[in-house]
Amino acid sequence: MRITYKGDYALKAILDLAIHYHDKPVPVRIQHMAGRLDIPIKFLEQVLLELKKGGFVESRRGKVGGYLLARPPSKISLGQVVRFIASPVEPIACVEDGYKGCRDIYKCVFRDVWQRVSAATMRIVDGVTFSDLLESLNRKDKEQMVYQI
Amino acid sequence: MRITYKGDYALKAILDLAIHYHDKPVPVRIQHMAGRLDIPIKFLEQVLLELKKGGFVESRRGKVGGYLLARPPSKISLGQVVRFIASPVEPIACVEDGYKGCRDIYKCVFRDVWQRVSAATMRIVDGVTFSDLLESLNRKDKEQMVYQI
DNA sequence: GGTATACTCTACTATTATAATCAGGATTAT
DNA sequence: ATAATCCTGATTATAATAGTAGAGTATACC
Repeated sequence: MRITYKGDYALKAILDLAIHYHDKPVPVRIQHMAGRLDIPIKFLEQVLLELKKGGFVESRRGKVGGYLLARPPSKISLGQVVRFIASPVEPIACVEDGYKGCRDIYKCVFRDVWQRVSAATMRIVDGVTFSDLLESLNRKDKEQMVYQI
Repeated sequence: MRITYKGDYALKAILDLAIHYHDKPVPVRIQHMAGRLDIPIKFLEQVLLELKKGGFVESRRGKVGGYLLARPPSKISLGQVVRFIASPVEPIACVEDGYKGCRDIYKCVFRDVWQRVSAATMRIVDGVTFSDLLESLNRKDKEQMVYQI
């Protein structure tokens, strides 16, 4: 698995929406989010559009438009998002149908290992929701406050 | 973690050397290995040179030259090689010193998760040696033989 | 010694993936 | 209307990856 910048941005965008997710959802403007995360606006637009296609976020157009989380942070796991944005461990061809590497004399003995790695990875990220991340964020904020006093 | 083609070739090259590792090591020629693995010769040359720098293989020049495993397959773990050839999970900047993403308002809450993923991954690959892979290779060969009868 | 046969080294090129940018168009609250 | 927002598609820039080329160096063997 590998997280690109785009994927990193996507995760942070969802976290940002999670932070601004209250019972009465208020749309978050791309511009503001881009400022907070220090991401080029036009790039963040693309990222959010993809997240919308993935069903993670919703949007409102017009004057008071913006983006909203499609469901509560506790209902979005890191795993769901990671499956959507991250690349697999192995080189692409290795998971394709009929890849030479899988019928050659070495028969992809490595593949068993990669699958175990993927499974372990997914078990971890499936166990973390965005409300968990909010918690650990708050905890870190508090720690930092203590340090600053 | 991500395995590129080059990394995939490196792993298969070591496996090939492991297969040809007998008590009296006989050097394996690049040309032959490239044929077996269906890898461009000149590219495999580069791969093997890097593996040599990494201390995984040794080489003999001249008429009866070729490559040899630097130590027995049981003494080479997948983890050792993977650490040498694979990229980390996170986008590079995220592990760099002073990356903005780690001092911004979200303080890299994801990083804890990535570190857990890396740890789990390493635990798996550290537990597999190339003699383990040889075994599973033989097992697969046997299975296939049964199927063919 | 000469020579064939291997590995060694450095540079280059092509392709693809990633990151970012640009120019508009569509929608909606006021 | 209009201003603020998201939406769409094309385009460019940069870097990583994959592959190629060619001259050089060591070694076994005759």
